Amino acid sequence: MPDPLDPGPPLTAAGERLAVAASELFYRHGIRAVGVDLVAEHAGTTKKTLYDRFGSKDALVALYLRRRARTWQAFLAERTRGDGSVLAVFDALDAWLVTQDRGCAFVNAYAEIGGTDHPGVAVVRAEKEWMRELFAGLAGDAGLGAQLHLLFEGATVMVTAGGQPDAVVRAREAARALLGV
Amino acid sequence: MPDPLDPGPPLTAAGERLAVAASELFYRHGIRAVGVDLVAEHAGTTKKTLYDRFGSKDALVALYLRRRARTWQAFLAERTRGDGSVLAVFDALDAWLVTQDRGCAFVNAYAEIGGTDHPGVAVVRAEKEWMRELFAGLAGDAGLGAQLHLLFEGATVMVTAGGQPDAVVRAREAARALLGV
DNA sequence: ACGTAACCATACCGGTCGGTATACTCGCAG
DNA sequence: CTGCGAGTATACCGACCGGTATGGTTACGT
Repeated sequence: MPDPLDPGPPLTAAGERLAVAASELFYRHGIRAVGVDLVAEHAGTTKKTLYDRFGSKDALVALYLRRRARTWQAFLAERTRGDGSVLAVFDALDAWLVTQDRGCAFVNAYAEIGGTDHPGVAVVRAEKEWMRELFAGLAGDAGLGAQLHLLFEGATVMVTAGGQPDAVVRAREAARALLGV
Repeated sequence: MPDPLDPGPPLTAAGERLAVAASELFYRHGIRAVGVDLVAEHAGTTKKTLYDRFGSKDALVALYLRRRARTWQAFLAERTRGDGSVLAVFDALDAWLVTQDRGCAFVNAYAEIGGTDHPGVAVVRAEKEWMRELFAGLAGDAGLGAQLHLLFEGATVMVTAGGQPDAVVRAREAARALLGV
């Protein structure tokens, strides 16, 4: 089966502008709150081009999530370069959330499309699976990795929905305790 | 200031039916996905009555969240009666999520209304604050309580958006480790 | 008997939704 | 020269959005 996180081949010029506009708008305001007209307008193009390139709003939403996953993974790789430790992942999250004030795009998207057959659901699942396996690999233990991942997800939620900026620091402390270091 | 989680005085008969219908529909399908016409229809009443009772959709959404908080707190109190331990809270969450397959209503709502001046935002914040203080009280330590709360929130996310039913069990294991029991 | 709160029924408002249709221009490869 | 993919521009579709207006029917307390 194909990788649900693969962002696919390069886009045309207007297609790329549409994807960028969709990412910004969907993340900031939510999926249902943003209409295709608004996306096309922000991209400086038309609804016709949007449907020529992507076929449907659902497909554009799925692409938004795939590109979002790639962006986060690239940020994480750069921030943890030369420091493949669990704690470095929490430091990366702290830095990430400074500029991403609407929290986890995948959790937010799932709040709107969960329980449906929307093509974005598989992307959300795949991204969470990817993170859990990342922690399992770093911890060298699947069970411990899953526990560390829960701290990671909980911290993301509490920084945004909970309005508690120190949640990542608390998560890092708990991770240290679980790791016994 | 008034308690953001106070569900207010009892409602009239049709008002109560509207609140019940709103809870079910908003939780299952999301806030923007459900129109006021649909809520009124499910309640067996009319849009006119909805606006006579609540004044706006936003106010109805805020009430939905306040009632949801009360329902969860009542469930938790009943499940942990006679066992005021941290681990009992995780057991209660496990039982709760069996019937609540769309995850945390407050996280989901924040995904749609976060970053706005929607009256529901304060309710979301208050509910998360309430849970964090519950854990702080049970653990007898604010810092440790915050850490346990992160496991709680992370588990809720991973059971639903992550599709991992054993996340609560993992969270409970991690909580035991953090508590040193 | 009277006022009033609650409720039902229906119609309407301007605006936006996702999606389609028509018609055109441009650059490029065969 | 021709065909085609890409893009622009505009108009349109039925459906639905949150919210308002009008009018009438119960039931109850004073």
